[in-house]
Amino acid sequence: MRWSQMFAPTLRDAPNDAVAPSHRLLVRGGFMRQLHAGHYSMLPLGWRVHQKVAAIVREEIDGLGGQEFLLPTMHPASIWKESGRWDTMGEIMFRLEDRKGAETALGITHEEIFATVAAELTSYKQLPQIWYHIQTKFRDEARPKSGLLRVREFHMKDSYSFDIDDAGLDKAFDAHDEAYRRIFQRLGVPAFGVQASSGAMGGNSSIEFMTPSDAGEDDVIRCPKCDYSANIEKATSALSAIDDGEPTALETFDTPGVRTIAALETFEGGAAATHQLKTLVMVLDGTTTLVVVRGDHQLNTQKLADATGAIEIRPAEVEETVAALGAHPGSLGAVGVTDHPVIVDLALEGRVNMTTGANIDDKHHRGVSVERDLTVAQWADLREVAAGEACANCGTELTVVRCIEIGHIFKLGTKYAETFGVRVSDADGNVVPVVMGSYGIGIGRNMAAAVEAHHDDKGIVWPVSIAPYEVVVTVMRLDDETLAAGNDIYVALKDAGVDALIDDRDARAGVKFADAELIGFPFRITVGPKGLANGEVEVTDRATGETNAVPLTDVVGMLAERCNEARRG
RNA sequence: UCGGAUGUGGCCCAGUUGGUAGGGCGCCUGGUUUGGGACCAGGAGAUCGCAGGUUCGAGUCCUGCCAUCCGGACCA
Repeated sequence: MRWSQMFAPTLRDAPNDAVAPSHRLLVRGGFMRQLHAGHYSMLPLGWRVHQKVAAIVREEIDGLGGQEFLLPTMHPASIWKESGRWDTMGEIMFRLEDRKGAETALGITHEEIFATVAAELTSYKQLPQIWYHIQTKFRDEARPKSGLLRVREFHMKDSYSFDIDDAGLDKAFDAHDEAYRRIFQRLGVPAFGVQASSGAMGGNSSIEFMTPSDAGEDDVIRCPKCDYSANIEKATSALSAIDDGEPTALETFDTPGVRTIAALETFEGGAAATHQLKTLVMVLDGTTTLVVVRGDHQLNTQKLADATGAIEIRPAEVEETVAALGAHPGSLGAVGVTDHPVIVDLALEGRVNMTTGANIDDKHHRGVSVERDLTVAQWADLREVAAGEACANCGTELTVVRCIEIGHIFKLGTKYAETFGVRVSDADGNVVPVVMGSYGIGIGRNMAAAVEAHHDDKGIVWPVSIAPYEVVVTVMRLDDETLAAGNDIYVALKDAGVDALIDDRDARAGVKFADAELIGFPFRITVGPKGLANGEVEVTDRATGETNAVPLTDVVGMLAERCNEARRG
């Protein structure tokens, strides 16, 4: 490519509304432009990177024996109703009507669609299968943000495994786990796996892949000593034992003006937060529910969703709370409540002599034995782990790391197979549902994650494996001799299999250098009259900033070798 | 969806007590330059987010709406 003909509109200033480094740099570098919130136009440079990321993903999934498909992105409502996700997906799914008034949806993921195709599997002899496509997904995110990190329209590689039994699924799952780690390695995106909530996907286990970044949206609990790492939506920790003494009788006492856990801690006759019950009134799919955690603990709503299967969860309004319990927030409790479900955090098992609101304004109970005095509908792990708590495996203090979720793999089991009739005959002649897994990785998000991990104050520092071009030949003067020398190198690089670009623009050195650094080509060959007089050019490494004079005769071979080495990531 | 902020040429911004839009970058032409975002001269490019209203007169004041960003909620 000749830069003089390339459409790569670089900007000296980042758009005012771009904040995340990857967002700012991808726009400034002329990789993409925003159309509207959560939708980006890929410009030639951006699309090249995107395609290189996709190619690496494709290679690795093909390496697993994956077969590439392309399924539609517009789906009939009926198929989503069959799986039940027409309702459970809520507002995340774009829904529209066609001219006949038929309900349709834009695909947020493709379990249902692949399952309809898989219904034609008939025999265990056809298994295992790994099917995938790289297709546009649409998600009506409440708040798109940070450039490509959270968008409403994006490309995802989603693969699906079909096995005769759980052992087969485990194998496919582990194979994807390994393939994903290789993918991130090749993309130059630092990654680690964490235990995760399966959310609306269903299924019994899942691993999320994370890369640490301030631009991320997920908090991950990590143990600095052992291997433990989990999404905060799933993480657990060890709590030190608390001596409650002997159970005493339930007693009500006056607490005028006390409205908070903290206030009750300092109130005469009150109790430490660790000896209080925090009662949260939540509405779960329309049912007013009491959720009880320890006074100093926070509720994690995803844990509550996972434990109850509820789809829509919100805190109750004050009026709803008063109507349900007869008191205002600050004096609420679950003692004696039987007309609303009470869900209690596991950390409260066996606790006695606790203090909690009495459902009468300005009154509290003390001497509460959780199991004696509460009608517990469900025990569940609901509390959010905090930094500094002890690792459940080894006791080391846990840390919280902000991360970007760059991939997610799920064991689905037979849920979709049963719904869509994906059944095969097994070796004994029984007809059995196929066991499925699903595995997703966002292409654009990984592109952005690579930028988050590889940039400096001048711009992007692309890994060779996904750079829009591996080498830019910067021609310093447009006189015949210099241009010809640059062009010879450029052509020879291409012949040697290097993805090269020649900067033949009529621009000053500073402009060319600044653009090359902003866009982030891994290598720059500077061709100028001074060097040519000595039969030399300069090679600059974007990552280190190092510049070396290299004889004209060696430069192509040297860069071909360096790119080849680096290309595998 | 809640809270906050912001909407003025492609990008970054200024615009006073209301008086008919300005600078920088970028772009075009000419000249001079040429190894780190040059300089000089000339030029093109704007329904000031949209719709109402107040006013002799609105980028500026009022009302409504829309959009975008940030934080939260949400998020396979």
